[in-house]
Amino acid sequence: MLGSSPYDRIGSPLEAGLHQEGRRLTPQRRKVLELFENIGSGMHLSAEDVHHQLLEANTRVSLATIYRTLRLLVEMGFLHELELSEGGHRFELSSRDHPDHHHLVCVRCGRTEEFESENVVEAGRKAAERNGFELIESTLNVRAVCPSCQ
Amino acid sequence: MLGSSPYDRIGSPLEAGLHQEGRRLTPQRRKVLELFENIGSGMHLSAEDVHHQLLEANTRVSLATIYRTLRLLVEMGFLHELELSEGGHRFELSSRDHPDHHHLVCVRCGRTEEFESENVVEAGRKAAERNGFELIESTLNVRAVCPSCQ
DNA sequence: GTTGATGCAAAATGTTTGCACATCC
DNA sequence: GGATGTGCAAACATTTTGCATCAAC
Repeated sequence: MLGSSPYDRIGSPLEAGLHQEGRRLTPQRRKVLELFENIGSGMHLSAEDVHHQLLEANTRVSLATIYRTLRLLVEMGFLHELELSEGGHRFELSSRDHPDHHHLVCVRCGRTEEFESENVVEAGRKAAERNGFELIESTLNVRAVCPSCQ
Repeated sequence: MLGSSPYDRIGSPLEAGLHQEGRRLTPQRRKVLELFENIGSGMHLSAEDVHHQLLEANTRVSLATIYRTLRLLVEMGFLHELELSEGGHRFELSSRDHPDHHHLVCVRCGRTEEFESENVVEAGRKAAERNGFELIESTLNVRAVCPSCQ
């Protein structure tokens, strides 16, 4: 049995989105999304991380399902996929308050800071426009060395 | 035997760089770097791509050596490593004319356009400074849909 | 009850490594 | 001649998939 959630009776955006596409709301999918919601929007988790964190909360979801769910949640727009690390992609909650944010990553220890910049968003918008592309999103990855690793 | 090259007698930056670190100039290393030089600086190749392209030019270099060589050439600054694709990293020639350039990628067909932006570079520099990080490089990835895929 | 989802184990990728042999300097 | 590099095959890590069973609707 998987625990209850605030969405048990109120109908969540997740549930609505799933049903709209003929998909189903399962405890596993709810748990994965809840994990990201509880952990906050600045966290970057790999599939393995999600698996471990759920185990620590006494929720066993198979790794295969986690991969399937992460892909699904990205498609549905609930999560963002990041490609800034060695060894595996990472995922974060997409947040309306933080639409196009960027990452400053330490190449030694992996420490990551987030920031926003209207100039960067604007540069991406212009580049897309100039080439006739339809913009989806832009992310700036700044590779650097953090103070404690210098 | 691997074919001859323009560097056979004149001494290349590659050779100089290698010897400086007690490393050796091998035909394999020369061939990999030459491939990037001949193909031009806007091309993004995966390790597999490099392997295939060399085979087509009748040069057999093992995949293991290609991975080792790509890592080496990145460390030495001859190549740049990109993280914008599904399924494996890609590499491109680093060019002095094109220092910190950015990518506009079509999420459907993978078509990639490059561009530059002083504002973006500046935003990365500021973010690093604000957090006490030592900047290495910054890359903006703009995900979008190209005209023919719209 | 039907269809879609899960779990398991196996397969598929992409990348790294140990070791014997070859080669650069 | 000695240290470094290569090729091969095996090991690894991450992600995907086939299939029987389970559960949401």
